Amino acid sequence: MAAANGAQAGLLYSQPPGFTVNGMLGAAQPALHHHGLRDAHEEPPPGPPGPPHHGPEHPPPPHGPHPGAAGPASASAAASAAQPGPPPHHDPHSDEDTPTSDDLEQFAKQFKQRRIKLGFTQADVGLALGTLYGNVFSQTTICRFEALQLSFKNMCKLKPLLNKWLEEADSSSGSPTSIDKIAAQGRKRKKRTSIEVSVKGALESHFLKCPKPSAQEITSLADSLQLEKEVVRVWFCNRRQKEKRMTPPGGTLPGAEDVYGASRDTPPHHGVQTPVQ
DNA sequence: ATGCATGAGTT
DNA sequence: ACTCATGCATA
Repeated sequence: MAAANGAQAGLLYSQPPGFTVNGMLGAAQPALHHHGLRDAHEEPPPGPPGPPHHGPEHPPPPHGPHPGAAGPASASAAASAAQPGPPPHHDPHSDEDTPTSDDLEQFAKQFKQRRIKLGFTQADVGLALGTLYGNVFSQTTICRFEALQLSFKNMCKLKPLLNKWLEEADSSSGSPTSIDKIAAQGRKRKKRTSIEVSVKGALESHFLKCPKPSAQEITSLADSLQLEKEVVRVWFCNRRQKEKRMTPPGGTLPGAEDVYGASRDTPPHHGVQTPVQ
């Protein structure tokens, strides 16, 4: 993987507040993400054009491509976009409505910056949320939030919590956040099976053809690939979830756009690679 | 940072 | 059996 990040890998658990992560100096942070959000569900913050309609299928997160840049320096800038209208009422103070994809993107970016500036690791934050509000989260989740790798709905759910943490974090006058960690559960987890690249390729192909194979197809597929049926089933589930994330995986580099014919199975995916930490 | 896995809640 | 939110274990 990227050799550049030794930041959290390996040294996971509790890094002393004060470590320096990368060479990110307060100078620049130009990263622009562009994303083509996939599809969300639920009650997406109706974009400008789509008032509260809903049919069987929903137009996802209406997010538009997205803004150019946010001043990285501004610490507390509330992203205020025009709320189309669904929220029938609400006071002008604080954001209690469903954010837009752009809002989330902006918030995530800002959150990450502040977090790093304050010298906290993703794991620290996850723990703090637990000791602070009762919901503990893992490094993984915080990481995914920052990278917008969660579903739209999930992002919306976590944002308030992280936002609160942010407020506390910088203004906290030494809160003795006592760490109460619930003992581990004695649950035996299956060892992570590693799928070979060639096999993954095969799965990918099948996924493109049929993202939702029937039980039988899975069985035969598993058989031909010499994998447990369960492993294959789970692989497809995880694969589908990925399609639903806000930031599509894979990075299409600038300039290298699809010049192939217009006929392809996967049209709207583009993603811009995230600059990672 | 991500891949595979678990579990609760739906459909 | 699927989706969704999460996370252990790993690369």
